[in-house]
Formats: sequence, structure tokens, C-alpha cells
Amino acid sequence: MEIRVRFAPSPTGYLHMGGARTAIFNWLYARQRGGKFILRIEDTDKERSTKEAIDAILNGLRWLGIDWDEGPYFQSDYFNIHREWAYNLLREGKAYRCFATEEELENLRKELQKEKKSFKFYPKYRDLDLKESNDMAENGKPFVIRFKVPREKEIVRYVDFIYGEIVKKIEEIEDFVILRQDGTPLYNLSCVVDDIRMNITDVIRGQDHINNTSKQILLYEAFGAKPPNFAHLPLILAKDKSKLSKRKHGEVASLTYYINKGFIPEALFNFLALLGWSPKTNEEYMPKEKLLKLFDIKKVNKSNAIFNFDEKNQKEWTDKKAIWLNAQYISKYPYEKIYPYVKEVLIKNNLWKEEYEKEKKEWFRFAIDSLRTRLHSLNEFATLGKPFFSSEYEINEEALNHILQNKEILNENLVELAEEFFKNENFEIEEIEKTLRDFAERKNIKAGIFIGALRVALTGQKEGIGIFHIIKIIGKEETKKRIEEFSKRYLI
RNA sequence: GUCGCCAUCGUCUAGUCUGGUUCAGGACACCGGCCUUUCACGUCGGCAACAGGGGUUCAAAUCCCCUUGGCGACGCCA
Repeated sequence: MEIRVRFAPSPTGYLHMGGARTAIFNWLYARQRGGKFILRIEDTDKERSTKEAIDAILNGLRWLGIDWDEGPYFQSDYFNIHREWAYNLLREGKAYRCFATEEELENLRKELQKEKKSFKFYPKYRDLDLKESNDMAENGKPFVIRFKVPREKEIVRYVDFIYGEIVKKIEEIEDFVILRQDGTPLYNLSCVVDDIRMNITDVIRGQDHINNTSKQILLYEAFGAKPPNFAHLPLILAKDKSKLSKRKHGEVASLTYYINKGFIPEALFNFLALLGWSPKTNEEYMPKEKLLKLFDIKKVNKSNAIFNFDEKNQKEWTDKKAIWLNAQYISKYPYEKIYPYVKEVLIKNNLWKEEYEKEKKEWFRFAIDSLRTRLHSLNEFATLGKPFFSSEYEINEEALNHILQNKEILNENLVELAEEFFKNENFEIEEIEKTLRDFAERKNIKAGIFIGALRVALTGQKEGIGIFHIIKIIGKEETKKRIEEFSKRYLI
């Protein structure tokens, strides 16, 4: 039988990390078995659903490289069908109209609480004769439709791929509402009806749905359908051990933030896939193909994972392992794969020049390959990389002050050193290095003094890639020019 | 409160099913050495955990029970 999974987010917020991981696991599961991945937007709560949220979800999935075979379906388009199915249950005596008012219910709930019981159903309406129920409805008395949980059964049971056997006592399940007073369907109904209609074979979703699953299985049975397989994923928690959410923990919970922060999609994909699941091979760098080969839904662990970040610390804005993985991808990706991302970032920051893919193609590649070994974010191509693509870069004050300790030496020698560089014929790294070291030796000055000064003069930064790489990338003329300008401005 | 789930280094995790090979392995982070007279690269090394208590057993991180802790669900939200 063909595997069919679905990712069914509700468009009430942006695509968050938990949702993204659910999508990843669904996608991995479907793709490794030649199954279909269906995207369904669960917008049954019209009040809270927004167009922006839908766009964010779609864009987020595309960005992650998660493609879908069907959809996006919008659940609200099928309200009539859901309602029809609910009424079928009503006709068959598997559901009933509950005419209880809010007050009535509240009182009942309070009373039950005194006896330490919780609400399960309202016999008065549950046992109402269908004809009488029809009459009341016709007379305009408002009602909801509740599912009539089969009380003759003892338990509902299913085997979860991850949690194993889950048994729930029938007596603990209330007659839940499936149709609102205004006739719109509720989550449990819509979800089951659509999963049946769409022939979903495997439901992979967050662990917070475990409780719903028992109810949903009852619905499957009422509809005479075979329930799908279920796999409930452990939750992603924040440091305070509560469920990671945008409301509580801010942007770090939202996928959009990672896009803006310069993540490579596959790096985030990799990180998320390893959160709650392990290939058990001691490897961390796992591109999609490898993940596809090794992923096993049944080996996902049961305990929740904590997302370790510190919002107060810039460098730890998200889990450090995620940042580290991103750095891995930036430096290990084949050039062809990293290139489009770099181009995009440079364009966004007005640093892109057409010649980078024409006459300066080779130069550009060398620059990027040198640069990327040190970067943690794509955005750094435009910040730390700026001096290579523009002569307008800022000078780090701390770094400047540091080298100005040797102001006199530099004033006497730096421009002369620049002239020496200029005499280089090939301007290759070894040659540049030799020039500098010979020069320093001749002058009896530590090479380090020049190295530090050159870094500041040429890039304005106190750290970065090797200085000889920097000089080669910046080029003969520009190096000379920058040193001269720097001397005039700071050394005299 | 009720019901359910979970419990190995600070964090992600391997090992738990099939008890001995583990005074518990890897990764991130952290600390130190080397390299670099730059570096958020690289490299080598270090720190660091079986929640607690009872069993069962020749032997328990691994099996059983209890306690504790954490999380989730208890909506005419999804």
C-alpha cells in the first residue's frame, strides 16, 4: 500500500521549530518509502487564521526544501463535507445534539468537581430520542453536536510507533463536541474526516496530540474506517522547560528568524532532524541524502528535547549546536551549492557585482573559499566579508587602538612595505608572505606587528582569515591604496 | 486536581528491548596544549552524567516496585 502522510499546521502563527521538525520527519518518512506528502492547512478556526501565517508556512517549507505532492488543501473548503459526516453520525445514533446552554454546562461541571469527577456527558441530551431532538432543533433551540462515545467499550488502544502501546479508558473520555453551535466543525472531526478522505496511512505529529488520538480512533471506528499508524514526536522545550513558543520565547521559535539570520536550509534541517532522533553513528553532519538513508521513525526517542539558547547573548541567540552545524555547512558545502546563497546575501547588501560571475569569477571563488572557513552565518559574507567586496568598511576601534601602540614604527615602515608588495610579480600567497617576512627581518621588527596592522588597515577587523589570503584577495593596487590612505589618516 | 507520558554529562545524544565487553561512548559548549608572532579555522588533551530509595540477580544505567522531578492533555483552540 502506498504510504501517505500529511503535514497539517494551523495557520495561527508562523511556522515554528516544532512544526518544522514535524514536517521534516513526515517528509523523511514519506520520501524514504516512495510515499506521498500532503500539505493541509487546518484553518477551521477562522478567527485566528491569517493569510500571513499561511504564507510563512508555505515559504518556510519551500525554504527547507520540503516539497509536497498534494495540496495545500484548506480545511475550511471542506466544512460542508465535515458537517455532512457529523450529521451521518447523528442519524446513525453515534452522535447527538446537546442543547445544554453554557450556564447549564458550567453548573454541571462545578457540581461534578465537588465530587472530584469531571464532565463526561450530559445524560439528559445524550439519551434524547432522535425525533424529539429533531423537533427541538426545528424550533430553533441552539445546540452543538457531540460524539456519543461508545460506553459499552472498556478501552481504546493503539500502538504508537514511538511510544508503543497506548491504552485509554473509555470512562475517561468525554462526549466531545464535533460541531459548533454555528454548524462549523471542530478539529477532531475535521482531522479524522480529512485523513480518511485523503487516505492518510501514517500520522506523524507532536506528542501534545496523544490525548486526541484516542478520541480520533473512536471516530475512525464510528465511520467504519481503519485508523492510520500513529507516531507522536517528543516536544521541543525551551530552557525553562516549557514548550518552545513564539509567545513565550520570541523569535527563536520561529523559522523565519533562522532564514533572516543567515542559516543554510540544509543545516537547520540537519539540526532539527537530530533533535529527538539519532543515527547512532557518532556523526553530526548529515545532509539530506544521508538522513533519508538512515532515518528511522521508530527510533525517535520519547523524552522531550531542550533547545539550548540564551537570548541575552548575541552569540547564543539559538542553540549553539545549530550555529556550529551552520558553520559546518558553510565551510564544507561544495562551492556550487554555497554560491547561490552567497550571491543572494551580497545582492541584499548591495555588495554584488556582475563581474563576480564573469571576468572575476575565479577571484570570487578564491575569496569565498578563503572566507567561508571562518563563518557561522551566511550574513557574515556581507559583514565580515565586506572589505573584500567594497572599499567602504568600518575600522574596529579596539583593534585600531591596539595597533597604534606601534604607531611610530608603522608610520616609518608601512607604506614602504606596501611598495614592496607592489613589486611582487605574481602576487601569490607564498610570495606575499616572503615579502613581509623578509621585510620585517631586514628592519629587525617583529612580523606580527605588521600582520596586525595590515589586518586593521585592510579590513578594519581584529580577526579573520589569514593575512596573506587577505592581501591576495584585495589585490595589489587596492592593498597599496588602502595602506597609503590608512597611514595618512591614522599614523601621521 | 484528574489522566497520560518522560527521566544518562550544562545541552543534543549512544548504550536500556536481548543484564556482564562500560568505574558509561560521541557531539556542542567550556577549560588547557599545539599550530598561527592574526583568527570564531585546524589539531591534541581535560572537565563533566546513569534523579533518589528499595528489590530481583553471582552481576543492573540496563529488569520490577516506590518516591521525587519534569512535561503534556484535560475548550463550542488546533
